[in-house]
Amino acid sequence: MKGKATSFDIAHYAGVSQSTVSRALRNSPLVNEETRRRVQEVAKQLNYKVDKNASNLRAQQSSTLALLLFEDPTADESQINPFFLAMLGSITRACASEGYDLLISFQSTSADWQADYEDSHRADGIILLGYGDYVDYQAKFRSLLEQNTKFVCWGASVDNRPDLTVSCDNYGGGKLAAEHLLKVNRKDCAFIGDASEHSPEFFARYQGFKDEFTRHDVTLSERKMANAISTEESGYHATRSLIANNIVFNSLFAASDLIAIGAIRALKEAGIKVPEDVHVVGFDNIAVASFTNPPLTTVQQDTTLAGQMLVFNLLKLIRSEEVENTLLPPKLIIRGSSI
Amino acid sequence: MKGKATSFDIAHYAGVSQSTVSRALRNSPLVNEETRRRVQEVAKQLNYKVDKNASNLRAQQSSTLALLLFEDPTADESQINPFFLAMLGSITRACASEGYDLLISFQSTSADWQADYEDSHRADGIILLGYGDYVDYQAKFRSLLEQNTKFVCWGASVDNRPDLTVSCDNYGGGKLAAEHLLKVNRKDCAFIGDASEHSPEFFARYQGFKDEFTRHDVTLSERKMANAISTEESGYHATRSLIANNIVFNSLFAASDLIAIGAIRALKEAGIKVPEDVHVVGFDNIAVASFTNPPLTTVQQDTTLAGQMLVFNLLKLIRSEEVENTLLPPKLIIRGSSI
DNA sequence: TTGAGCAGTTAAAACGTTTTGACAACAAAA
DNA sequence: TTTTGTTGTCAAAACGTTTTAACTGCTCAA
Repeated sequence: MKGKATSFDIAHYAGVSQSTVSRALRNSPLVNEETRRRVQEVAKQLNYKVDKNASNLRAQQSSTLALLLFEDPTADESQINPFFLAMLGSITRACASEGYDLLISFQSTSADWQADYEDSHRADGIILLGYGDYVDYQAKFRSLLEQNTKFVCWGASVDNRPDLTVSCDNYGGGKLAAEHLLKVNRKDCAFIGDASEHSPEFFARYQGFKDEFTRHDVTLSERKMANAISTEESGYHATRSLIANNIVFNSLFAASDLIAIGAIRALKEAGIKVPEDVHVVGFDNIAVASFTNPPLTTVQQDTTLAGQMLVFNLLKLIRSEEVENTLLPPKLIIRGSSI
Repeated sequence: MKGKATSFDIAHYAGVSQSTVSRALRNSPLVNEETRRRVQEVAKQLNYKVDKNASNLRAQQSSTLALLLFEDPTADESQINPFFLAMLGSITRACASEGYDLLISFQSTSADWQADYEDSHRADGIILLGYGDYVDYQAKFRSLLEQNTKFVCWGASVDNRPDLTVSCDNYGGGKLAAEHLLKVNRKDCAFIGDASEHSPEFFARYQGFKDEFTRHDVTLSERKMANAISTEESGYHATRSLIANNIVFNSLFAASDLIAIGAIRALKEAGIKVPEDVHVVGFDNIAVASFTNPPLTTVQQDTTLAGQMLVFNLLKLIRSEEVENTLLPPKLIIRGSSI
């Protein structure tokens, strides 16, 4: 036998037609039990594997999903946000358990994303992952929808968003953080993040946080806010600028753990003690969070469940079943940075 | 236009034959400049994308590589070793820059890996990644080679290994760690890891470490060694058991950063101060390493370069070019845990 | 005795490319 | 004038499946 065995080879050795081989291998009820057994036996013997390209071409589907990971454009090229990496793991597993392959691709937000995976029949659907500037994306989303591309998006489910999303209850998470700081009586709080419509997830976190403070008749000062994207560096600089402007506070809510870690570094450098002088709360509960000094109090997002929901919802969409946006419950993890 | 445009549609609108379209789109020299322009124009207008399945089927190749990630069987299901995740990033980028797609799949070492990606024409080659028990794998490697599967492996290049490898100079890295501890005069050193042929990478690290000590007439005590796989938990327990047995030492070399982090936790818990009482050195330089308390001294592996070499070497193998095993230089990163 | 229904099988037609071999049209060489 | 070559194009043959439609034998009811 030269080259790889084809279904014709199996057919020949099993003494049946090629179409019967195809059916037998996929356990079609149209084929006799005894024949099926014989065919499968031969196939195994010849180490036959169905050619995915041929099979996909004929069946017009690929049993493959594509994961597009958007990185913050300014983030260090070599470092990927650990939060998304955690999600990657669970997405992979969920795909595998559903019998789908996963193609992955890192996109820089600046470049126009040729999400041509589906166009070129390489994937049946697309998962979009990243803290992105969704204002930028709206147009892209619409064009994807126009082309009838199946995709699901991780992130904030803003009211007028046309796409299917899975997201953490960022608003509720912000409330959890606020509740905690109020309970330990650290009401003079700074916020590091981006509370604009450009990053709706951070915005929602901030809203929830603020609303909970307001509910307790505490007003957050606009002056105690600084912009940052989700990197350690960015959190560091934002916090430094607050300190440099002589802004004082006794607690700090960071829109993500990476920001929080950068903030802690800036605080320490300025001789401000965590948690004695300033309590710090982050968001995400990335693996690093428990190893920082002090360990970081944070709002956990359930990445395992998130990955599963992304995959399951996308598959439903592909099968044209009913799907709805999914909101996952956050959970407060209290550690040394706020006690 | 219902459904997706095919090359026949383009042919029709451009007033040429389908075969000319195929050539024009791939910039074949066989087609006239003017015709090419016209065809590409039409293709763009109809948002035409070559069907990968059809093209792969015909061309008998897939422009896709598969990444198989082996996890330590006992590792927490939801947590993936951050070292491999870092590598994943650079592999993805390297693939993209070479025009290849990347399929990824997590394998548990126990299950027999049906590395049937290549068999089923889904990928042109395979990258194997993981701290694995290579004794177990030898047989698998040979069967892959027999089937003429193209694959490249991250890990120790043991002499009699039949496969193509890219690896860090683990032996040299071990020497670096030893050099450093000797320089700061912490000669009474414990080792946490697995110095058996089952994990040749850890073994090589230990060998380099020991040889450097020996070169300085210092003998390492067999009693001050404890077995661990590459998880925080495992490092924690191994270190606890040393302490429980009243074994004393003033420095500790861990075969990986995760192990080192677990070790630090165990030491602290026992009231042993790092670095005052015990200097700790790890291996990998994962992102967490700079955030531990104290920050971890470690031997860095260049994951960016490693990922690139894995991809480049695999592509060479696929193209039947000359390839050799690649050894990457490690680098010592000195941080608070050893000064 | 016919006809309908069923179970198992097959030949042949897709699927959308790439590539081979043939064939025009025209120019240059004999 | 015939030959030889060159350039561009095209029709048709792969690639290895899945699926449709057709065809056997059968059995069972009318």
